[in-house]
Amino acid sequence: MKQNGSDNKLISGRLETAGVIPTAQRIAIYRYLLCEANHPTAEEIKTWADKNFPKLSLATVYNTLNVLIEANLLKEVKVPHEAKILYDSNISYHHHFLDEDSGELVDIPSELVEVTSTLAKEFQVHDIQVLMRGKRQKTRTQH
Amino acid sequence: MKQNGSDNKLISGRLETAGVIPTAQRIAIYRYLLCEANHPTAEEIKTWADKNFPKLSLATVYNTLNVLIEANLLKEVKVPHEAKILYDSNISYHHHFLDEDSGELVDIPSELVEVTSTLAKEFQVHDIQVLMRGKRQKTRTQH
DNA sequence: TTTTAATAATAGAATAATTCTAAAATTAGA
DNA sequence: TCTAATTTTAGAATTATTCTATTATTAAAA
Ligand SMILES: [Mn+2]
Ligand SMILES: [Mn+2]
Ligand SMILES: [Zn+2]
Ligand SMILES: [Zn+2]
Repeated sequence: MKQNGSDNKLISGRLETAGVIPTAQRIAIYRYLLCEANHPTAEEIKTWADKNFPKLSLATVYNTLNVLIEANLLKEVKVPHEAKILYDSNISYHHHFLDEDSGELVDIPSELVEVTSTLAKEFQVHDIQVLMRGKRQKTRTQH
Repeated sequence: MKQNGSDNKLISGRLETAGVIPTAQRIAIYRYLLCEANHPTAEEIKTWADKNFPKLSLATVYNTLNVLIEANLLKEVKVPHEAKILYDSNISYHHHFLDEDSGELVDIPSELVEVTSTLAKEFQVHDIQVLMRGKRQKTRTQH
């Protein structure tokens, strides 16, 4: 999952399809979001870039994130415990589990969660976001 | 719902029960949250205070909000479209509907929403937050 | 190829929300 | 009252993000 080479054409293609000019910086950031990171902050992306893509500026991190959001390739997530915005490269409909111990945000496929609501009909719901909070049981090793 | 007088002993009592010294500023802010406002921002509280409680400082708004949160009399809510934190005086378990037109956040009693999840058993869920987004149908006047 | 125009990247300044600091005011108990 | 603890306050500091103005890169036109 850390190999840079072969992914790049694919990622470049996705950017073009979405109407985004695939610059080196955008490809690098989008690949990091898709292949390496899990709901990172802008700061985490910058830290990664400092190691892997020298000279990439913080302004470009934010510019790129906003371009990707505008192109519907990325979504923002705001979580209770964290002041910073998290960026989510999973744009399919899904929910989240927030691990209270580690702070990690885990994707939950929408198929695993069923939401039934009986609101007054004046409420026309277009989207439902479920955030589950809790702890992850340390998996006991089978012997 | 705008009358100041009679609520105050009750509110003062609630603060004391929660271990919070009921100062005039705290009573005023907490009453505004309970009786007048709907998920206000700190800025909205300050604007209200400027009209109704002269000399109350912005620092006191934030201090008081954080004291109330610490005392479990208030909860923070972060919504997608808004950079500022919203403060929720409804501390019972409930969900939210975000009106995409007005930006208004509406409380949804938990009884109206059923969430069923089939996560792997390693996920121990302690809390579920549901945010529904959509539009509110203008109620057609009956004649 | 050059030339040109459009777009993107960059450093650093600016903004906006919230927190911190240090001093003055208030409160509650001795 | 006196005292100690707590709260309020103004303004400075911090933090995340956006903006600005300049330079660099890209893509299209000549
Ligand atoms: Mn992260
Ligand atoms: Mn509000
Ligand atoms: Zn996600
Ligand atoms: Zn609420």
